[in-house]
This record gives sequence, structure tokens and C-alpha cells, in this order.
Amino acid sequence: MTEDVKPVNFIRQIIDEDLSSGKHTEIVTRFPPEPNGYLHIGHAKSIWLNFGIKDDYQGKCTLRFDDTNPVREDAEFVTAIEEDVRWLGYKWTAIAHASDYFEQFHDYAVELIRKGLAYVDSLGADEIRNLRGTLSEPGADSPYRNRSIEENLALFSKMRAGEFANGEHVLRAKIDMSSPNINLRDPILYRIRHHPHQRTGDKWCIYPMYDFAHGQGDAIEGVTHSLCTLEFEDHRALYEWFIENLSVPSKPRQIEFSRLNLNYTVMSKRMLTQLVEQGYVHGWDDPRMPTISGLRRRGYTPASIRNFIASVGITKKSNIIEMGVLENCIREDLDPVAPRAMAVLRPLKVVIENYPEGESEILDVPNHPANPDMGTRKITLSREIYIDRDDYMDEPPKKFFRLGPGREVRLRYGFIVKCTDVIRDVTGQAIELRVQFDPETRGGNQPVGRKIKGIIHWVSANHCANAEIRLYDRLFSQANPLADKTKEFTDSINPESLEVLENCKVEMSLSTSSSDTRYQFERTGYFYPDKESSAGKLIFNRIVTLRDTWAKLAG
RNA sequence: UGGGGUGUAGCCAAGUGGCCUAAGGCACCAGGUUUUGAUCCUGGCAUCCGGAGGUUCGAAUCCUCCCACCCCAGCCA
Repeated sequence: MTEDVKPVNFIRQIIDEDLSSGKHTEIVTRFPPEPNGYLHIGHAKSIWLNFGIKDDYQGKCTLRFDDTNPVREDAEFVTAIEEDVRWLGYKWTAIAHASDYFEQFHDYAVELIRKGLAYVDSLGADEIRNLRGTLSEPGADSPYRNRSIEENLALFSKMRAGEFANGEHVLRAKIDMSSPNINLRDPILYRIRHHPHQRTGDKWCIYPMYDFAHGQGDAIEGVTHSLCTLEFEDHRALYEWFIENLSVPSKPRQIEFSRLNLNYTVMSKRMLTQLVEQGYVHGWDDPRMPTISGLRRRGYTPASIRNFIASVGITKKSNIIEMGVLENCIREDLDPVAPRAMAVLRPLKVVIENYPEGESEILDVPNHPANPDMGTRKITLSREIYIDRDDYMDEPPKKFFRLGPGREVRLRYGFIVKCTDVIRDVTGQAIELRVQFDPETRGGNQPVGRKIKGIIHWVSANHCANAEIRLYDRLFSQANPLADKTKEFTDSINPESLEVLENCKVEMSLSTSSSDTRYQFERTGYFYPDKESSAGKLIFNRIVTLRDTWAKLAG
């Protein structure tokens, strides 16, 4: 699963065959997002596939914006998409836009009209739909289907000139209204949209449909393998029909693969947009979102995402991948390189009664348990410390190796302490622990016969920094938020997907840390400074927890 | 019930007629190491490949029929 293993999948097999048969000598792919939203991890699959092929076969890959529908698209999204692709670690051979080819597409449309293969239809949207037939019944010809070539040419020209209102006419291919494939029932090629385009401005008022733009765009760019998702399988016949009937410069081949789905989240751009616009999350880059920008802000690395895609593979089978696979990838990426630190999320004060008041000691501790090259850092230990509330229980169950009344535990890198007293508030809740330390056990020294299994993290009360820590959990409480068709997917949003802890205590070294370091807070998880974090106010996002056998045992 | 697809373990996924009494990863279970209940290490985890027939000396891989699931009736992509 490392990145130096070349991926094997059915698409690469096809490419290998095309190369060995001499059908192609250079491989050209493209990644074609529509700039109407942010990229999500499902797009990362397509990016990994297309750019990965380009890299491994020394081919070409264009980042091409599929901007054929000006009413939904926005320049804000194109900038964000470029940034996301770059961040994932890929370089495009060229950047292009379907709109770059509008003039050429228009000429192709005229070519079709001249060949008697396209006509201007003056039916309304409802009428067109009614004549299209159904899944099991054939459609019927439009009364305008047999207009003369001259009339079609004249009408289409007027459409372009802006002489008609939206919806008044449309250009259609003349194929077969009784085809069992609905895409072949005289599909619409051009529609009138009096709407400025984010790139071409007011130049056009007719815009090509996806089907009329995509394949021809591929052909113009010399794309050899046009990789798209399963829902376009039915469109392939139309894709090929255009390629066969138009004087395009090359003949690309469309190959479909299945989209990526993850459980406990949604992957449709429409739904992600809804989450953002209706305020269920705090923007496209909310760390709970499966967007590239959300994962980035959360602390995921580009390599972890690439490895994740590589590990799930490319097939034609519909799938829902378990979130645990993604989590495993980021842990795997971070464990060998993340510096360790101690951070107390829910502080509980502990006074070491036999530790001299006003004194302290400096401990030189390793930044990584298995990699001495990562060096050491100094932390201070003194009479008053904080430990995590989770590491103390009034009535510990068996197998709980941490603190409880009368119990012993080791302070990480420090000595063994024994809980001798518990101070409580009026409700009876423990608010402070009194402990005694054993000087014999300093520095990891374990006297014979003393077997202390529990080790807990801590920070010195007078030698720590305050921090806000944001704990993220799955966005939905249902594995498949779309399974129950009687409910809105937003009904299964996890109300505890974000927990903000404002009063965390972290070791001093974190207050001067780089904003681009991902840490492992020992025993709790991997954390990454949020973009809102500053020296005056530390904020960390939890990327993922550590594997937690105890949590599993405790239920 | 038209057309297009897919079915190998809880989730992914190799496998392209004999070396398959079916790789690998995640998850899970059992041990070991460990100053993170982390990491790491060891072992376990499909007599079976959606089902039923058939072809063959031999099938997850070929044929037939059946079943299940996904996609398609936007002037969206």
C-alpha cells in the first residue's frame, strides 16, 4: 500500500494493451470538474487516477473545467479547485476550459445540421419531455424534426445572435426517438441561456450541453482515455455517436469506474452545498466535511489521501468504504513522523503533596519514541500538575489501569504517584487529587516487584499554555445517511460531530510551535493547529484519535 | 416490466480455465514487546467465489437459466 507500488486496475490494463498493440504511443487523460462547488475526496479518486496515469506513463493530463452551464458556475470555485489539485500533489500539463472551445463546438453543431443530423426544435420543455417516452415506452418525433437544413441553419444562427428568449428553441441531435437508450432520443445539444458566463462574459447566449461538449473537448485535446464515473455508462453511446459523426481530430475512448463513497458522510455536491448554505457546518472547509479543503484544515496530509485512494482501488463495483480505512491511512502516515507532546484536554488538578513547594525539575524527553533523530525537548515537572479527567475514576472497574482512590500510576517520563486524597465540590465531583510520589521511581526506574501498568500524561500547572481544542467526530450518526428514503439526510446529522474544549492545558513547547506541524498528543490522538490559531490563542483540531483498546473494552 | 451495469469474507480488493485446499489492506480475535491501553511483532479469520444446472481430466475463471442490487425518462454534470 505504499506509493512506490504501481497500482493495478482494469483501466491501466486497457492502457497497457493499447500501448503494446500500438494503438497509442502516448497516453492523455484529463480531470474535468465543473466549477460549481468544492472538490471532495470522491474527486480525489478521479484526480489520483488521471494524474497518476499521466505520471506513471509519462503522458499528459489536463485540468479542464467543464464550464458549460453559466448559471451554476463561479470563478471562486475554479481558484479553489486549482489549489486543491496542487495541494494533493499533482501538476497539470495544461489548464483548459470547455468554454475555450465554444466557437469550435458551435462549428460542430453547424456541421451536424449540414449533415442533416441536428435540428432546431421549438417545442417547450414540457412538450419535449412528454414526447421523450418513458423507460419502457418509445418516444415520438417532434413536429419540428424535419425542418430543412437551411431553416435549421437560419434558426440556429438567430439563436446565437440572441434573437430568442430562454427556452424558445433548442438544438437537438436527430438520432432515434425510439431508442431503448434514452440518451439517444434526440438529445438536446444547445440551449438558450441569457446569462453571463464566468469566463466568456456576454459573448454567448447559447451554451452546449455536457454531452455535446465533453467528448469533443476530449477529442480536441487528444485525450486517449476519458475516465468518468458509472452514471455516464449510458452516455457512452452518444459520446461515440458524436465522435463518429463529427470531423474531430482524434477518437478518445470513454471508460467508466465507480465513484468513491464513505460511510457516515455524504459525497454529493448538492448535499454538501446544502450543508454549507443551511449552516449545518461552518463552510466548505469545515474539518467535518469530506471536502479536500475540509480534510486539509482538519490536518489530513496529501499522502494519506493518495494512499487511501490507492488502497481502495479502481473498479466498476458500487461501494461504501468504511471511514476506518481513511483513518488508518492518516495514522499510518503520521505515526512515524509526528512529534509527540503532552496535552490535557479536560484538566483535573493534582497536587503532589510530598513534592517541595516552589521547586521544579526539567525533564529532557524524546520527541518520538522510536526515532531518536527527532531529538528531545524540555518539559517541566512541579508540585502542581493537571491530568485528564478520563484518567481518574472514583470507582474504577477492573482492568482500569489509571488513577482512583488509593491507586498508583506513573506520570509519563516522571515518577509513580499514589492517590491519597480526593477533594470534591458540593455535588461530590472530584475537583482535585492529592498524591504522594515515590522518588525511587524517577526517570523510569522500576524497582523490582513494582509492576505499574498505568502511565498517564500530564502538564505542570505553572508551566503550561492554554489552548482550545476542537474534537471532531463523524458528521452523521447513520452509516448511510441516504438509506432511509422517508427522511431528509440532514435528519441524521450527528449532534456531537464537534465538541469544543476551551480550557485545555498543553505543554509550553506547543505555544511556540509551527502552524504546519501535526502532533501526536500522547495517548489522545493526532492534532493540527487550526488556521485560526495564533500565538495569543492556540487552537488545535483533532485529526483522528489514537487506536484505543481501552475505549473498546469499556464500551 | 426497456436499456446499461455489478455480484469473491463485516468493508474494500487481487484473481483473465490447472502453481486457488482463493493474494493483500481495513475491521475483528488471540498472544508477545512497550514509560503512549499507541506503535511494532506473531498467529487466527471464505473447503469457498450471488444461486442452480452444464461443458471440461480440471472452473471463481467458459456456457445456460435464475436471483439480488445500482444507474437512466434535466433545456444538470
